[in-house]
Amino acid sequence: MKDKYDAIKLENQLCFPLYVVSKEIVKKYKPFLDALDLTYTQYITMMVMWEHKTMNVKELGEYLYLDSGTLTPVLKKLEQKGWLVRKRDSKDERVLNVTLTKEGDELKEKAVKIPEKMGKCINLTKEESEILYKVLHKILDSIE
Amino acid sequence: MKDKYDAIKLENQLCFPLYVVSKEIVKKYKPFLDALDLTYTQYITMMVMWEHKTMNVKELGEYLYLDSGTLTPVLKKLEQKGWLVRKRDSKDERVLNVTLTKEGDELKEKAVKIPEKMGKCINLTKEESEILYKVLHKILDSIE
DNA sequence: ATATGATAAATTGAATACAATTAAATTGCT
DNA sequence: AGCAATTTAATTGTATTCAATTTATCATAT
Repeated sequence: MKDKYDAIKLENQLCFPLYVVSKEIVKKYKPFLDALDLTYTQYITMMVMWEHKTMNVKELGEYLYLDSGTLTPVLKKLEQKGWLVRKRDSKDERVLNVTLTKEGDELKEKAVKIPEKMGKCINLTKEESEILYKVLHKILDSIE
Repeated sequence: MKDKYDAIKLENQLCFPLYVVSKEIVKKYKPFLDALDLTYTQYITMMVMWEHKTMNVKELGEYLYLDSGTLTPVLKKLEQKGWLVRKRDSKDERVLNVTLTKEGDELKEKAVKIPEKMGKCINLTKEESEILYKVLHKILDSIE
């Protein structure tokens, strides 16, 4: 039963399930992140900070695919919570350096347990996970 | 070089590339959708409407994985543009029926050309697309 | 018939996200 | 040195999204 408009049927889209799955997984994170007083965006920001300790806004944006319009309020919130510090670079005042605090760093002890809990919600085989990972990164490469 | 905190490194996440790819693809749609005066959310809403002609808000929400908090303003916008009509169900006043207008229906003539244009931006093999589609739907099933 | 509970959509408030612009600082060029 | 162009964050405005609540309507059970 093909028709002329198959191409714009929802079930024939590839982007739509991507968009839905992304949203639904972020929702699944919520109870775990609530316990750490983090939103998903704050969580991925903290991931970069846990790994790098110090980053400026531009670098953070490159890692996270977010611009300053999104990051500025997120970073202000995280500073408010005492998990990082925002400070202009003395060598180049345009640059804002973000640095993890001791408290922010300690948060990773709780966070490190989240991925396993999430894994139980998703239920892919190792192969499926690897393929998904690979295809997503291929798309990302082809997009930029 | 494994360490205790590998699990919370950004590059080891599966959700993060999903989230990024979803966002980046929606951005890729923008120029094509701008030409039709549609946002992505309006576009997927219209897809359901093009296929079904009439739907109530709850049904739409089930197809799109969106609730009335998101849909109400989207539907009001689309009604403003004259592409659909919102009307309470006479049998059950709680229900709001949404119906495609002639102008709304005609819009699909332009929309039907979008998927091919988008396909050129993505560049997956047929196999990769099928696998991605399958894995995403598996995740969706396991999530609900 | 009426009270209770359930359902549908709308509303409110908070956070995300992006495009476009602005402000400030730096770099490059002559 | 001085001016134009570039770079970095922040700001503004619009749209999305969800959680939680509210309002209105309907269904059910006594």
